[in-house]
Amino acid sequence: MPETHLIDTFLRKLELRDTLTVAEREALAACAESESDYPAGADLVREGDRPLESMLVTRGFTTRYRDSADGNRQIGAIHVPGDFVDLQSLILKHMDHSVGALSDCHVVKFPHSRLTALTREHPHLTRLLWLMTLIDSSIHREWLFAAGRGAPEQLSHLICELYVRLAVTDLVVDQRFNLPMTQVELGEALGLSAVHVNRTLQQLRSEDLFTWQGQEVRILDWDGLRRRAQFDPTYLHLVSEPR
Amino acid sequence: MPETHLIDTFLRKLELRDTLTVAEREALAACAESESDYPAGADLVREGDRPLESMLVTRGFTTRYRDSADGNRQIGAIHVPGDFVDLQSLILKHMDHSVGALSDCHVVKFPHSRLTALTREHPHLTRLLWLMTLIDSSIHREWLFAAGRGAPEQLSHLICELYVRLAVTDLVVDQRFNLPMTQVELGEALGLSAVHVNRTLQQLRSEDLFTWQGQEVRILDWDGLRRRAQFDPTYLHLVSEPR
DNA sequence: CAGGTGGACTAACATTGGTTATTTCCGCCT
DNA sequence: AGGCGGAAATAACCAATGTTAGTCCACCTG
Repeated sequence: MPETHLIDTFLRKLELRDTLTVAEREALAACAESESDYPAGADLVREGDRPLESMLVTRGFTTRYRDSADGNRQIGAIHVPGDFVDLQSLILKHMDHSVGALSDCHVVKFPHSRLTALTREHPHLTRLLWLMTLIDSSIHREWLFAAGRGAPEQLSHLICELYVRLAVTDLVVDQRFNLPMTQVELGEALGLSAVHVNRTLQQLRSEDLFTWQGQEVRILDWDGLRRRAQFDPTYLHLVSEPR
Repeated sequence: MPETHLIDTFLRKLELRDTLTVAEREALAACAESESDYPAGADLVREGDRPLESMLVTRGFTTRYRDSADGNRQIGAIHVPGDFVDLQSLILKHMDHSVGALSDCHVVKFPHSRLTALTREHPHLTRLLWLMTLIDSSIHREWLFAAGRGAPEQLSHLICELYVRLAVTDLVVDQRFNLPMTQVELGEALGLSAVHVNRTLQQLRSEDLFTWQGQEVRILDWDGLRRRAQFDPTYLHLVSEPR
């Protein structure tokens, strides 16, 4: 059984939204069955799969994506360490998209049989797992709303989102974080061509809002960036509520 | 208490995905508390609200939308009769977007207190409610994936989706259905200008895939339309599975 | 019946973003 | 040190979509 500290980041994310009892923490930890590693570029699950377990990424970045008929890849979400990448397959059963590793990843696996049993005994914890899938949904909605705006808004919005989501883990230090994405992948996520991503990055660079060297993003002017992106973190639901 | 037949369409949607026991049907019906009407153009819930009940639309079409800073409205989803429009607020608590009526609507309201009690006593029904919110999520993802493609693909994809979703109600007759949206609203949903929606409609009309007169859409060539839209209904999860 | 309104449609022009091809840069391997 | 390969950057040109500014028509209302 995986060491329990591996799921600490996920538990912290839950506890930002509501309080957990000791019994709930233990019940959840007891659902973890195994671990594995995936190299950058590998698929964790594929469209069409019927997973029998859900995966929590403890290290590395992943994307939800689909390859379209004309050979293009469209990325629909980015997951950071401490996120479940396919918790929804517990309920939906059938994968309507794939999940791929952006960097080398370490994951902990939770068999659906155990999670289903959990939903019978822990209604409150069930609502919190439901919550986490709804936050994913909320992020999708936000991306949709952002898709209407221009490329610079969209790109800076993505930086804002990742900054806030990583800030609740220990992966932002001194306004800097690692983001293992190429400009091509960024384009796939924003629905833009790689060339236009490059153009847009140049433009944003000239506005001194952030830097992006190698894989390191550094926020220079958070308020300016937020304004540029029209970023309002409400949709991340980073608020503790009795649920 | 609202008459139980009002929620029949919703129950049918659940039963397309899994079997319900009589007790579950009754427990759900018992959660309905009140009804009300909204005229076209009214908001059912607004961004920032903290609803104490969730609404099931029994008649009429609604949208999830947000007004952006520059005065534009972006529509993120369309709901048809028999859909819960804000079931997610049971868990998320805080509305990060608004829901507006596209046409005159009749809704049945389910207090969160009763639904929360339901989650304590009916884990299987809880998973089915969870499922319905995940299908919304899946639709969001699909719209994101579609956003990368061109305008004609996107527009025909929307027609396909609504056709399939309405077909499971009794609102499609003889390949025809009513769609109470203007070209402006269509543009808000697709992230296109109204002018471009018009251009795109003309183009699709010339391909004889469907007609759209007044508010009536009529499918002329379903296979052709599906191909044009690269439409694959998998993401609607219209499959019965033990969940 | 006249006037007003909202929605569909059109045209001309401006802008954004896509495509293709080439070059530069930089880390890494031998 | 040399060379290879992936990613970033650049340039020129092209296609898709947005903007503005209308017209036209059906329907409603006074």
